[in-house]
Amino acid sequence: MEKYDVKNEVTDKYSLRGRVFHKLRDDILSGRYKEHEELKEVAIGEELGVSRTPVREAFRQLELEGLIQIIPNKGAFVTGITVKDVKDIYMIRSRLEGLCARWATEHITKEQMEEMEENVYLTEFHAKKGHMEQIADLDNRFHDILYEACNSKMLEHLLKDYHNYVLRIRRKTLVTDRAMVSNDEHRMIMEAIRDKDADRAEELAHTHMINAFKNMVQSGIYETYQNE
Amino acid sequence: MEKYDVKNEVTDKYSLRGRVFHKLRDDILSGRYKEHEELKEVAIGEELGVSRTPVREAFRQLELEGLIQIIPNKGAFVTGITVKDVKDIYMIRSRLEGLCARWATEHITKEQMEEMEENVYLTEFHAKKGHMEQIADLDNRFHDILYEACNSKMLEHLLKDYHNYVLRIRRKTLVTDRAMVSNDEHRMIMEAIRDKDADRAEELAHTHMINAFKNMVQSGIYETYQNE
DNA sequence: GAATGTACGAATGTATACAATAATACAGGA
DNA sequence: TCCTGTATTATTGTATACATTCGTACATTC
Repeated sequence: MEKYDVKNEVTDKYSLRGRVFHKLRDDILSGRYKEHEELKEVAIGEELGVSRTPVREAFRQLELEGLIQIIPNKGAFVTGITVKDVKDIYMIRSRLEGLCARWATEHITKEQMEEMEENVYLTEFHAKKGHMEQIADLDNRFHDILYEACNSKMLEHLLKDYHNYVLRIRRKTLVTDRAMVSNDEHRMIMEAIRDKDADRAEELAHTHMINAFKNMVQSGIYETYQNE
Repeated sequence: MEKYDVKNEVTDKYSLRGRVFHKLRDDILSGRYKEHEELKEVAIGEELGVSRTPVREAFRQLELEGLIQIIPNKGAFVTGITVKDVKDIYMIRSRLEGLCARWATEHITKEQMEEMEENVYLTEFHAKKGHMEQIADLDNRFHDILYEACNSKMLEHLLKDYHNYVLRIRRKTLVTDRAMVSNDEHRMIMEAIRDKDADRAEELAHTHMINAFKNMVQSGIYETYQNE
């Protein structure tokens, strides 16, 4: 069925709404628009050279992604993520990543398994060299492979949503010495999946997420969001 | 913050988009529109006496809820739920309802606790009388109370989404003698929460969802969806 | 007869004009 | 001074006209 792929591949490339959607999404995730900042239909339309209609529809999709909040007759505002939201998401994700790892153990393909192994080894290389940019990309990719390997469009979509949602703050937190530890955890998950040990894979993926959250709290970056 | 409440209470009452959204949502959930049926903007606009614009925006929201799928330049189609989707959702929900019950144990208010107890006793009454309509409503309400009591807007919203998503088929499946058993499970969950036993509450809520799914499979109603 | 091209129709995509709403500033009175 | 009501303006909500795309049917060609 590929329901989400249809939306992402076709809509986003060829329609104005899709382009506006992607532009705004990137700008929000990259921090160009701050929390609680208002997005005005005409201003954005003019900036991108389109009318209000595709902007409005992009807004609905951004609301869908949880990136903005639309208040009727008032405006669209960049969603504020509270400390509690982040914590909740990590707790939710920890359960779901566990489930995902379990299903991945049962359904992963040879190609996915190989990419996952490659990912772990590559990350180790870059971690030694201190290439933070590549490490972050590889980390994202590791989880994407896991999501795709679970063979559940429902779960994959859900986890990717949450992943995007916390990306705004998460991208800063791996820039610590957790990169190495995190990759060790990835390796253990990978090995559990390779050994077809679903219970272990689930437990490890679950713990991995909890650890990532603990690290985020410790790192302190996260505290800048506490004003809510 | 009440982000979702704002949307539901204000938008839906006063805006055409909200009214269209609700009308279509009810019609899809009630089965007036079959799976894969195409929804045409003009036709629905004429039927409800509004222009295409609010209809289009309602479509985006319905897509958000997972009730329709929009294919660019082609149309909006009522989402087909595959057997696998339903199974995946129940497995996902089973984990999340467990987490929800855990959090509810920690955060439930006195009022919520009382409504939950009342719900269980009322359900027992109606189950003995065979009032299927009321039983279904009370069952929905029981879970809504649980979602609200967990004190997490993120999790509450997610679980309500999934609840709606499977409502189309679930409403038929409680019309078996599981009503009584289901309520017994509700009672045990309620008691665990009342006793502040988070581990037990989580385990029971988890199992409750698995059982509901098993029952659905056994009941056979669910098989009509296997053609995909 | 099958395949391909083309034209037409119907539906969605987009732009824009108009209506309704909400926020703001300001004037008037207690 | 503070409160209140009103007018103004900016912004979103809705309707509609126009542009584009897609599917179908029919014709043409091999």
